[in-house]
Amino acid sequence: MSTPAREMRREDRRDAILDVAYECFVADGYGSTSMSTIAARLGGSKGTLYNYFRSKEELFAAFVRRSCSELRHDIDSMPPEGDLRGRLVQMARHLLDHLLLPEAIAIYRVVVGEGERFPELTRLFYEAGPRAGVGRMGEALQDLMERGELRRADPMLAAHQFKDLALSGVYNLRLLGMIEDPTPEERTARAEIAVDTFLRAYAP
Amino acid sequence: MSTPAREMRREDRRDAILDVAYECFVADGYGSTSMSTIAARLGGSKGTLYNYFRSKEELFAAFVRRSCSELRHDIDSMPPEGDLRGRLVQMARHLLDHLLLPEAIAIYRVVVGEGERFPELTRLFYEAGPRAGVGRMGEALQDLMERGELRRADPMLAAHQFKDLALSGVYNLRLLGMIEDPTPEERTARAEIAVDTFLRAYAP
DNA sequence: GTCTATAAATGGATAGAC
DNA sequence: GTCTATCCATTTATAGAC
Repeated sequence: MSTPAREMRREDRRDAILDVAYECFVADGYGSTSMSTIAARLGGSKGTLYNYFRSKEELFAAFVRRSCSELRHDIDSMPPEGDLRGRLVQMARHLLDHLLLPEAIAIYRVVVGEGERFPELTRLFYEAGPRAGVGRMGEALQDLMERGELRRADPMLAAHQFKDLALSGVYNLRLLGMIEDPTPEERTARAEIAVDTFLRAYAP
Repeated sequence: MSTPAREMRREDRRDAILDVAYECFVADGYGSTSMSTIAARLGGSKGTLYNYFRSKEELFAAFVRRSCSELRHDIDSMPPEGDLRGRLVQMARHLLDHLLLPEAIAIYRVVVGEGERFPELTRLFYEAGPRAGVGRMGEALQDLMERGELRRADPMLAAHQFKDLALSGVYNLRLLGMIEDPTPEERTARAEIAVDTFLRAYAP
């Protein structure tokens, strides 16, 4: 084995710490979370925390990094089928599902709130999240434009507009905690509404 | 006079404290800002702070409240003139100018970041900011629909889409600190692009 | 590696002189 | 009303027993 049992257990412990850190940072933010609280919830001691992370800042950075890599991993896969409208609705629905995940909302909240103090983490999140997502969407739309299914236009601009139409009236309210998580039916309805508007603007 | 000089000076002092609190909370968030820091930057003592605000939480609440009332005040006035497209462009441009104000971005960041712990302040911000703004936009669009200048549709839905198209590709990047404040020329260009897309979707 | 105990500094909040 | 000084809890981080 390339990873001995010893190191395996160490990785597990590290993950357990990050799990607790996730809960704490998401609930209270960076400044209002203490290492003591994390240690207590972990059922361990602060000494152990500092054995795995050299400082609170480093633990916070590790928490953001892990959340970002999970975002990136989750964004993969999705081959839409059917007619044009049906495929776009699938894409919008996928976008909604992805960006409204409680974990995605939570990390966005933390990164925005703490962005002034941790700009490099904000950039990391941006690359893994919004940038990757819109980039993928842009490629898909460019493909549709080249095949004549959509009017020719700037694919990245269209991708941004597609994303913002899909999230219109939901995402920011969810970010502020002003609405509950939309039901599957509501998501589909919103995806269809967004696509209808988008198609009116981008039909050939 | 209804406000004696004594009370006037007290109000000024209170405002000065809130000015400093604004800088601190915006820069570091709630948890990472200390009353000691605020007192030091104020050039006063903590005792003075506690003479005006009973606790750190109360000071924070006062800071959010003041920011919200400034937002609401600033959102007033705007009678667009000219042809339909020109008027919509003015509205989009006004929206951009308003929501990209450094103070508006800053308070949004803080409210989002601290929303989990101060839900009532989040609601306050929501009522004063997004809700008031989109509401106003909805009324304007409804008016245009009734006069036959726009296709009939749900005015509030259209208002959300109008707002999100206007901010598309700018607001969230600005919120994350990934781009600089757009120049006036860029704002106008973005307003025009948004309106062109909107009009394709909502022309009669 | 993990714990207890503690150092050293700082947090929110208060008391009392002026 | 504002200051200095201070209380006491809590903070990050470390030392040393096991």
